[in-house]
Amino acid sequence: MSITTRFPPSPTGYLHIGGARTALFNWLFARKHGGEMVLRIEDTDRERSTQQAVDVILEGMKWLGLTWNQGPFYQTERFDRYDEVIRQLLDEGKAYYCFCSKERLDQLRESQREAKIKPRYDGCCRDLNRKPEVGEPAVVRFRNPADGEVVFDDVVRGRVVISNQEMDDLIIARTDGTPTYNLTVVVDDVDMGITHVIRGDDHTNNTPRQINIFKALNAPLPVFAHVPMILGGDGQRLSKRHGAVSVLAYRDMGILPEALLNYLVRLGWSNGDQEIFDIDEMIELFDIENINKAASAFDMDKLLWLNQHYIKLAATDRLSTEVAARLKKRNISICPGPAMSKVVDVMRDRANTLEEMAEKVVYLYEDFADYDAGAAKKHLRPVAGPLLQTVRGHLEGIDSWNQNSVQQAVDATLAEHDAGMGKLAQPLRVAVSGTAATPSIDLTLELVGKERTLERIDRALRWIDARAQAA
RNA sequence: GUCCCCAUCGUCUAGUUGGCCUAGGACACCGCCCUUUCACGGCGGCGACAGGGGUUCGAAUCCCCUUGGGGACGCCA
Repeated sequence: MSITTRFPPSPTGYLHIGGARTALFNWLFARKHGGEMVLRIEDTDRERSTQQAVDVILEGMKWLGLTWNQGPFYQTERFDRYDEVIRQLLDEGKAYYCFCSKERLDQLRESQREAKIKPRYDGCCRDLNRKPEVGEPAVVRFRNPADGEVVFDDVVRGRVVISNQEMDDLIIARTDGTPTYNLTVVVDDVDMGITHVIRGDDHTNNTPRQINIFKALNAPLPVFAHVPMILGGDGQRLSKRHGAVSVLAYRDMGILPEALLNYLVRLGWSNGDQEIFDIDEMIELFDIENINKAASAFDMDKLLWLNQHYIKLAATDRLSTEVAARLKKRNISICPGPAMSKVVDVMRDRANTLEEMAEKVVYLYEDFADYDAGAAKKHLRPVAGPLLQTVRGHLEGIDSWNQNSVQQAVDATLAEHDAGMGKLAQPLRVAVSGTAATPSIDLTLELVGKERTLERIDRALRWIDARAQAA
């Protein structure tokens, strides 16, 4: 049997981290078995669905490389089909019109809650057996079996048994005639030949009622796999206050897609002690059989670690393009300045994200406004003046400016002053970069360039003087 | 509140048919080494079977209870 999975986002917001993981699981599973993944936009809630959200979700999927084989299908384009099914259910007595007002329903819920029982529809119109008059508002409810139980074997949770008495008659068509979620998913999963439904844990409770609809439609059941939720670092449901939840926000902060994917696949799933998975390994090793049952917490630190790992592996060209784009976004011209390829190769194991890399590299292309206060205070002291003066002289005489010649100038200076590397490197570093943390000093100076280096040493010398005056 | 589910280091997890577990790995944290700074890398440390009962020669692994956490209960999906 060929396998078909699906990813059905509802376009009411961005593609969030949890959605991305279910998409990944569906994608991996389909890939592994040579099957297909359907992308379906569940936009039946016209009030909240927007085209903009659709665009953002597709953009996120594309960025992650989670391609789909069919779709995107829009549920709003399938209303005729849903109507057909609703009519059929009505004709067969498997659904009925309900005339209860929202007010009555609200009151009912409230009184049930007060009575400390589970809020559910009381079946008021279940046996009314009548059609709405012209213009009379009515919804359509699915006639859920009154007794018995629904049993299904969830691939991750095992056998799930729910009593029909726990379920009420859910609304499948609103007053305005539009269909609701629990009906549309079932109709679509049937029509689209979905064999495996891999989705968030929060849908477990919907599954039995959907199964009843499958049965009412005489349709075969797909295999269900409910994967646990992703929580915030505090164990609470993941939300904005935990930081970024949108996939594109991770892209913007300079996370590599392969790092996010690798991080996500390890949330709730593992292959022994293996931490690093490239896409092909994921496809080969992933299986829905051994997904955890417990929810897992999102850990930014581990994501950052993985991200650095992939930055270290990334092609120089790719990093160059990425970092250059980020500098451009800051209005920083890289034209007079060191070759980006050289810069990123020096920086690749010194940054956790692309954004951080861009930040740390600004001084190579643009003069910095102020010294880092602590660094300047510690290293730009009067004792450093003579060393800086001397090294400036040696540097000025260099014809061929590179790592080696710079190092020679530094060595010569140290010899003359009979001083250790630390005495010169740190002041020099602060002088040319404004900070106390950069790559090795020879490389740093090479990248900063001769002209800027000399200017900045002069600037530091003046700063030291001014400081001495003030004291 | 009602129903359902879950439970190994701070976090992600290994532990699949109970014994090889004085519970392993990774992130984070701490220390040491490397080192001109920052990183990288190497080495080491801290650190968990939620609690209580059973079953068994033997339980992290099976059962029950308690506790804690999550989810569902919409004319949202």
